[in-house]
Amino acid sequence: MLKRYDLLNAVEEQGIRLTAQRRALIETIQEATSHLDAASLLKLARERDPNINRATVYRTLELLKRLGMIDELDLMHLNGEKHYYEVKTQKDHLHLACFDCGEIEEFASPTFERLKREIGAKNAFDIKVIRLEVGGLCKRCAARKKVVQ
Amino acid sequence: MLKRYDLLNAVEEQGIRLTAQRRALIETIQEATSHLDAASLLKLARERDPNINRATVYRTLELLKRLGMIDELDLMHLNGEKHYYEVKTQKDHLHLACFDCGEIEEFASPTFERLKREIGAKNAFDIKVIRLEVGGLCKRCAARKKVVQ
DNA sequence: AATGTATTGCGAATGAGTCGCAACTAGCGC
DNA sequence: GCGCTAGTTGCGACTCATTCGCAATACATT
Repeated sequence: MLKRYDLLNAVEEQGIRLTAQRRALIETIQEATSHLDAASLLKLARERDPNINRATVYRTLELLKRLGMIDELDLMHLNGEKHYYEVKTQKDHLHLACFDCGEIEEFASPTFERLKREIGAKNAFDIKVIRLEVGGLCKRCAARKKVVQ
Repeated sequence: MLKRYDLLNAVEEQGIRLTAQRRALIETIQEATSHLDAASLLKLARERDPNINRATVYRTLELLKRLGMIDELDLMHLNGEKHYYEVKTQKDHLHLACFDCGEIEEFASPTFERLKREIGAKNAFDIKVIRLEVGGLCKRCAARKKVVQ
């Protein structure tokens, strides 16, 4: 897996007030093994500290986004309009979402890095966030479909 | 500008019922010079045919999306959570959204095409939709910020 | 022109995300 | 340890994009 930033430390270093709620939320995101949406994050974080409100979840996500510590994803709206969050990794990567089985694959590549450099160079664009999402059929589902037809 | 597909013909060829509403909506999308969200599309389409309902807009967008004739964009949620739509072009392209002035630049590049081929090859992923969005500062706004600081 | 079926309009419902405001608390200086 | 205060939280109501059920309508085929 790609190396993730250590959120709790990073937040502390920024001199940001660490409340019990923020701690629980940040730990939950950090340790999550899948992409969390706001509602799932709330549910999981409440196992650490039952005293967390929905609004605080959104405010904390907003904070971490602004600090560039997490990325916001749509994952091709496979399950409605909500957003998903993940701790930023040291290399940007793209997400492949399978329309059939719903699996999400991640993928980093030098070509992606090269494309980013190109955007910066050709358009003189100062990239803050980049989001590359792909929807389609994963290997297994594509193979299964071929057999069926 | 990148070459767009001819929606009206394409829809007709698919043997899809062409109602007055669909015609007005499709013509509006086709001739739009900027990225439209559902509400703007409704407003513009009503100038052609006042007899269009919001629900029909969403249903038509859904149809065109399913047929792979339009792409859905977030444009980095620069203006709330709504989606934007554009007629699919013959080459995929990415969108650069400026957080400061809100301008959207489009950008096609052989490196992007190469990345797509790589995804197909390395992951054996059958790409149906691809969406690359970048948020940051455009040339002008980046320059302006430097001066101010 | 009549028919059958896909499409539409309407208005209510959904669901993610936001907001205003009063109550609370982290972390500072004492 | 104690008090202070600015920043944070909980609450509940709100917004706004999008969806839905169902009766009425209209395309396109005969």
